[in-house]
Amino acid sequence: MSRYDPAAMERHWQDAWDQAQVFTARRDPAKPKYYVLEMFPYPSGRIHMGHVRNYTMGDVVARTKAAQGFSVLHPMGWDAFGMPAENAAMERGGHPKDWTYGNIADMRAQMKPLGLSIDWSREFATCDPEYYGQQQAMFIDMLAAGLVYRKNAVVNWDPVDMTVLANEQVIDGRGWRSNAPVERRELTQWFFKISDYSAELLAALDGLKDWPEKVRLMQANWIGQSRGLEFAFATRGAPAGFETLPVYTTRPDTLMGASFAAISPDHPLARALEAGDPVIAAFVADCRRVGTSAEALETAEKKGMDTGIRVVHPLDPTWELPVYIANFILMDYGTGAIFGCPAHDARDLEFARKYGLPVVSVFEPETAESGYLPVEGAGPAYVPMKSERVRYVKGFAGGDLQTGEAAIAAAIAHAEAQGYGKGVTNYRLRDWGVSRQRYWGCPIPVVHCPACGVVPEAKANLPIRLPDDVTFDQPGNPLDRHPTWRHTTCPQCGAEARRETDTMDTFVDSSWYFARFTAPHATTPTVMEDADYWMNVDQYIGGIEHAILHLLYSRFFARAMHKTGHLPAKAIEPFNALFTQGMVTHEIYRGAIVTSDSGTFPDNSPIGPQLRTKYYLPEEVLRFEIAGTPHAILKSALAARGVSEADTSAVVAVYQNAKNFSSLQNAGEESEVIFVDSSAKMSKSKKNVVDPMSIIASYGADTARWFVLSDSPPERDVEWTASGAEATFKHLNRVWGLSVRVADMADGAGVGPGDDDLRRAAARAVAEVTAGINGFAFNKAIAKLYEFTNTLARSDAGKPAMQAAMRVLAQLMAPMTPHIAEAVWAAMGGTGLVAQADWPVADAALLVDDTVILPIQINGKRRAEISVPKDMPIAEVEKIALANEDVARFLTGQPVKKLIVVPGRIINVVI
RNA sequence: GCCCGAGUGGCGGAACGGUAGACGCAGGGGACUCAAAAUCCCCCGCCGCAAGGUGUGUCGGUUCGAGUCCGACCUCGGGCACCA
Repeated sequence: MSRYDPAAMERHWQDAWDQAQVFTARRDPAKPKYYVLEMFPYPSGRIHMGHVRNYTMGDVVARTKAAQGFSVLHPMGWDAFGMPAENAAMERGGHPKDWTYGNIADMRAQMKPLGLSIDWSREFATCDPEYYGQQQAMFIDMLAAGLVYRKNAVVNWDPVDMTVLANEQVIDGRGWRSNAPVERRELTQWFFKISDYSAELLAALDGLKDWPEKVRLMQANWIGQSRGLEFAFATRGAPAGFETLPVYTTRPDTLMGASFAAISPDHPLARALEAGDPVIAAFVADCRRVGTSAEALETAEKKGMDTGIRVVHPLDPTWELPVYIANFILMDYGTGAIFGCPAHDARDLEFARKYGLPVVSVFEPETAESGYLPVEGAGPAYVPMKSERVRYVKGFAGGDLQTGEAAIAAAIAHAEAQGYGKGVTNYRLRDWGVSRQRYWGCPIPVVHCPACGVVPEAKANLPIRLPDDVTFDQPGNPLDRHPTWRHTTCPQCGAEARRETDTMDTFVDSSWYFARFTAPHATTPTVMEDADYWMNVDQYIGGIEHAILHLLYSRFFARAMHKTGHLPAKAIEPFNALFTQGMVTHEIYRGAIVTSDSGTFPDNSPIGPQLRTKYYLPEEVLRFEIAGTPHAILKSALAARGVSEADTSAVVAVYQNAKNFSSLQNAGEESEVIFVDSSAKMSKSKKNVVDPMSIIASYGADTARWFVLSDSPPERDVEWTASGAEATFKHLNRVWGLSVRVADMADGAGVGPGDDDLRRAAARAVAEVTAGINGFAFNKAIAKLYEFTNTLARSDAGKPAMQAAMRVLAQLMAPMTPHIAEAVWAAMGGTGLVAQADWPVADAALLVDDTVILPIQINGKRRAEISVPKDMPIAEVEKIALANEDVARFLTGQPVKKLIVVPGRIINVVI
């Protein structure tokens, strides 16, 4: 083989790895273990460049760790339940199961050519009954442990499709598929008690040192701890049972600024009032009609209704506040009731203005901090505080007016001392609703028995399998209308009973798959021995889009699995290190029609962004560089975009009837200018998708792998460019050509003049590439590989030294480009497979140079440099530095005030 | 609104407080070739013939020395958001 032929080469070495079973994970007590995991894919049917980047990064880690002597687990599976399969069945017919398994087969076939070091014997899909049956078993255990419960919850209900919709599926208050107005409906749903772990999930974030700070922050914000005061108002004129009204506030220091109380439309008191008052009933119904989506809430106007009930201020029995029902109060945070302090809360202010309520500042205006709402803007409603109230604000801390944290803490202390309230820690995190009225998910393994109530399935009956004979020709849950499936018997009393027809949220499936990989075919959810050996995941890699939900649910699940005996204690934080990789982007090409005489569109509107709506595929675009004076049309096109003429990358091509602008000489001639419209995540609608399969077909997997690692730091987005891929391919060709050249060298004299230099370069490359990989700086590791290759290409070392250096190159390249690395390794006389070779270790002695070059600065500006032996005493160095003629020239006889020598680094002369 | 993060050549990006721009792309020049492709060699922040000056979003500070540390600001990106 003399030409670089990736297709043949890659197939050959993949077969060799398979035969040697190199990637089979084995529990080996003699070795330390290393578990590398990339977030498993949804089987959409096609792999994309994002997958390539994600799995290549994991593969680099897995292959490096294996070479470094670890027993590596690097598995792959499929997050296979979910709506797209059902949507496909509804749109195109067929069965979700066939669609899913067909896609899995397709994607597996696309992934294999990438040469990933995956142990495919551990593969599973979450829609395998062997998997979801074990999930059902854990559900039953969690139910027994009190981690699962049922409650009524308000959901988005699509009345046409007859299903619950996620907030993201509600667009402008309508169902995304049916376009029907969404209703807020109260349904009985299953919940995981993740809120039991709010404090722990928050506190444990501190221990996740190898997680990105950003992700930890996002999770902390999501959990949303707050410290505040809970107290109860005494009510006047409320129905029986509502003698007090508990409220929660994070701003107890503003209690003296209260001007109203408000309750949620879903508050028990509101419900009680609604029963006897049609006006209130109508108002509450109106509030509920608004969806629960973020958009709906954002645009909704603040509305309230005075209930006529009054509450007594806890610190002033003569002071009464009105109680409103208000649409902006959430039932499931705090107590579902608040006191309103318009002077120090934007929402309360808006509400107070609308309903003419007083605005009372509890801080003297001249000492108000910028963080508080300006009272001046509050309008005529500003009410000065009574002197006894000022005394309260000042009084709770010995007379000094306090603000911020100190004031809040003092107010809580005051309330506790006086006995009217207590400090409470609240969390934003709510319990995880998992019921879905869908077919393609894991059936919830419970039975509704008329006699016994809700009864968990007997484990012997698991898995509760999804029936195959279902139809998608009508809306609603196919499980619900299946003729027989839901008819069953009660596992407890044996009477006729109804099976639960809801399935679990697909996030449940992905909350424990990492644990299942440690014993993927076991007849229990996990096997303690295996979990104990392989857990935790040492390195988890995936997209930042899973920073909150998936990772938080997994952290909860690991705790629940420990509590129910399915994971060891050490696995409650399942991911030791997390890396969130960036996306793969590509330029977007958009076209504009240009006429040669006017520089305007045919309708005479100036060339501008408003008409550039058509997207072009990369292959439809001819890159056109601006050389010399741009044509007038091009000038105006550029000007219209606000782009400098010097920026040659702004316009890439002329499409259709002109090859370039200079051919556009005839008046009235039309052409189409194509602009680069920034770079964005690859998507079909933007026509900027590059298919990994076509890249592998033209360049091979090694090129695709190298490129996605090379151009940008892994956590940042990388832009796929044709020229970059081409350049990578050329580089790999160069490496292969070098290998052929070295193999062809005459055997004769074994020693060359460059032997020592090459050995040093190899040692340096080992140190630097290893550091790059260990530090997740693959782009830097690759830069060092380029440098080492350049050194090799220019070396005049003898054959044995060249071969040895090339073997080092092969080893260092192997994690990134494993196929060509094997070929070079074999050609250079390496033993066995490079995939099984030990990682090279740099000889420390070769890493230190005997002489060092020291730059000399004068007053911080670099003026000269000297070369000195590395161990030369500082006094010597100083002498040589001052004797240097360039230094003398700049000193011009002035006395040296100070001389700083940083050994091995730099010299600074201060004059 | 609240909370984070980032600003370095034409581009992607390097740089324990110590020679700013490694490495790659794009660009320029040359060799080889009948020619082209491929390959190889050299140049490549900006101003300047040069000496040199200048330069890491802006302004200020600390330091012998600042892209890096501190303060203020500007711009862009991300997350959360009727959470009381």
